[in-house]
Formats: sequence, C-alpha cells, structure tokens
Amino acid sequence: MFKYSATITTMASSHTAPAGVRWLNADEQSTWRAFLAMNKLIRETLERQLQQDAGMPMTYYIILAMLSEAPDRTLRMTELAAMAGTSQSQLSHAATRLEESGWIERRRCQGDKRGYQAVLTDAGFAILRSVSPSHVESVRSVLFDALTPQQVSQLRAIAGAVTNPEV
Amino acid sequence: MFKYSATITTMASSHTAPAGVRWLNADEQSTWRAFLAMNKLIRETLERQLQQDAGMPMTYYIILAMLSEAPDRTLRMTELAAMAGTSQSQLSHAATRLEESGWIERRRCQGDKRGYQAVLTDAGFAILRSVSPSHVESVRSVLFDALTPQQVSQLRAIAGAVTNPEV
DNA sequence: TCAACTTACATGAATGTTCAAGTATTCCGC
DNA sequence: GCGGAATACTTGAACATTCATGTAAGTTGA
Repeated sequence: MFKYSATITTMASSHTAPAGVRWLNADEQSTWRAFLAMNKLIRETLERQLQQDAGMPMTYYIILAMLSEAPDRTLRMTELAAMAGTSQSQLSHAATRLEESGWIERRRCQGDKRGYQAVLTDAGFAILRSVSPSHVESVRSVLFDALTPQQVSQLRAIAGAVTNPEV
Repeated sequence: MFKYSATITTMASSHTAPAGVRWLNADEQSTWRAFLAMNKLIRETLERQLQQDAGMPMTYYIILAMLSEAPDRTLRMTELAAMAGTSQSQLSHAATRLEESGWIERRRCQGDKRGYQAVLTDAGFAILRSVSPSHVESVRSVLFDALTPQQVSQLRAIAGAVTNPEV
C-alpha cells in the first residue's frame, strides 16, 4: 500500500519542524495520501495499457485523439499543443516520433511559412480506432466502476474547483 | 484549457466507431476530462516547485520523506521501494542519484548480504526540512484551498474507492 | 523600408522512468 | 549439504520530458 509520509506535509515531530507553516491536519493528510495513490494507480494502469496495445504513451494518444476531431484531421502545431495540453517542445519531439510511426504528417502552412500543420494519417486514425475500446474499458474499470453516480458528479465538481478556483 | 477528445472515450461519430464498446456518456466524459486536467495541474505545480526549490523530482522527495520517518532514518531498499511506491529498479537509480547528492547512503545489510540499507544523511534531512514548507504550501494552494471541507472528505472517499474497490 | 522584436518551431543536452537482463546471496527440499 | 529456485539489487538500453537555445519567418514602428 502506498504511504505518503507525514514528514512531507506535516513534519510531525515538533522539535524538528520549521515553525509558522500551515501543515496538513490528519484529514487533509489522509486525503492527500489517498489522492496520490489514486492518481498513481490510474496513471500507471492507462499508461501501461496504451504502451502494450499501441506502443505509445498517453500523451501521444491524446495528441492523435485531438487531431482526429479536428476539421480535416488537421491542426497547426501551436493549436494542437494547446489542445493536448503539451508544451511546444514536447509536441515537436512527439510529432517527430509520430511521424516516424506514420501516424501523422507535417506540412508547411500556406499563409504562414513559419508554421506547420499536423495531419492525422489513415494509419493514425486506424490505430486510434483499434486502441480506443480497450482504453475506454481501462478508464471504466479503474475509475468509474469504483464510483457511484453521486461520486462521479462530486469528482467533477472537485476537479472543476481545482482547475478553476473561485478566488 | 485542456480538452480531452471525445474520440478517445466516446468515439462519437457512429459510423467510425467500433461497436459493442461501453463508451463514456456525457457526464462521465466531462468528469474524465476535468479529472485529467486537475491531475495535470497538480502534478506540474508540485513537480516544478520541487525542482526549483530542491532540484529533485517528487519521486525522490517521497523517497527521502519515507526515510525520514523510519527508525534510525534507515530502511532496506525493498521496504523503501514499497513505501515510496516505486519499482526496485527506479529506486536503485534514484538511490544512485541521491547518494551522489549526499542525501542518502547505502550500507550492506548485516544478516543478509544480498541487501542494502538506505540511510538518510543529515544533509538529506536538512534539504527535506528546508523544502517541506513550500511543498506543503503548494499542496494547499493547488488543492485544499480550492475545496470545501465536504469536498475534502468526498475526495478521500473517492480515492479510497478507486484504490480499494469493493468488488 | 529597415532594424528590432516577436512568433513558430526545432534541436540537443540532461535527467527520469521503464523493461529486460545480469549478478550475488539465501532458501528449500531431498 | 547440494542443486535449483527465489530474493535483493544493479545495470544498461530505449524512450519521454524539460530546459535552454537556435533558426527562420512575420510584424511593427520610426
């Protein structure tokens, strides 16, 4: 079982702990530990499944998926990076790999010769199509199957609050 | 804003979608997207903070933290790996680095000459002590500050359900 | 219209993680 | 007490990510 030490977020022994820090209380502490364990489990599950079934990391899968939805399965690199939530550099490296695998192509932009358009190839779409069922199944079994409908909406609210804090 | 394509988990266009797959419905879909975005935000925030303040990734920080709690700040590699939630291989590589940095030492086990004990050095404890306040502050600001007390306990329950499914 | 700035990407080095072997020990059954 | 399996770790190659930097093309203002 994954355990995330008190030292990190509570620094329990008072004589060794820096003062004036808002350490986590017991509830927050156990929540934090559980949260980390959950993330670790989910990430590893999906990452492994995709690696097995498609030989690519989740990041690359998301990149392909984004392209698959775009008009003409085409996006400019910068837009693609924004949608997939990657840095430009990361996307650039990924695109090199994905191009080697024959799943995307890069074409120079017409109007703007600095830019490139990434296009999902048929092979790229095919791999996506073949892998997505097991991917969804993994997402289901590792996350949704464990939750009640209530918890699903709670989780959505929580995630929304974190990514879009009120203050 | 991070968007996680419908293609991956719903394969919306029915004429291109493999049949017989339990795709995610709209609620699950948006929950999943929000969940990924939340994780990404939290992980990147903490990873960056630790890298800045201590020059180490979160994994290494957790390893040190585990050691800091152990009796004599000492653990066998296998135990340490289990506690930190890393593979043996990962821990071995990490230990090499951490030893280079002077934050841990490795000693042969007495009874069992196959094994090694990892010991947190004073320097290791010092770095932990100096970094933990800002780490906790990051955890607070990126997660707990955004949540109500109710949501905190909901999150704990959700994480518990995922890591310890009933079925 | 030309120099300075910015934008769009690419590239390379450094680092972390995973996977597959490899090397000592120790354990176990006969 | 000996041969085979299991255990405890290490190591190296392959690959992904990040950070800093480089290059080419657009944009802007005097």
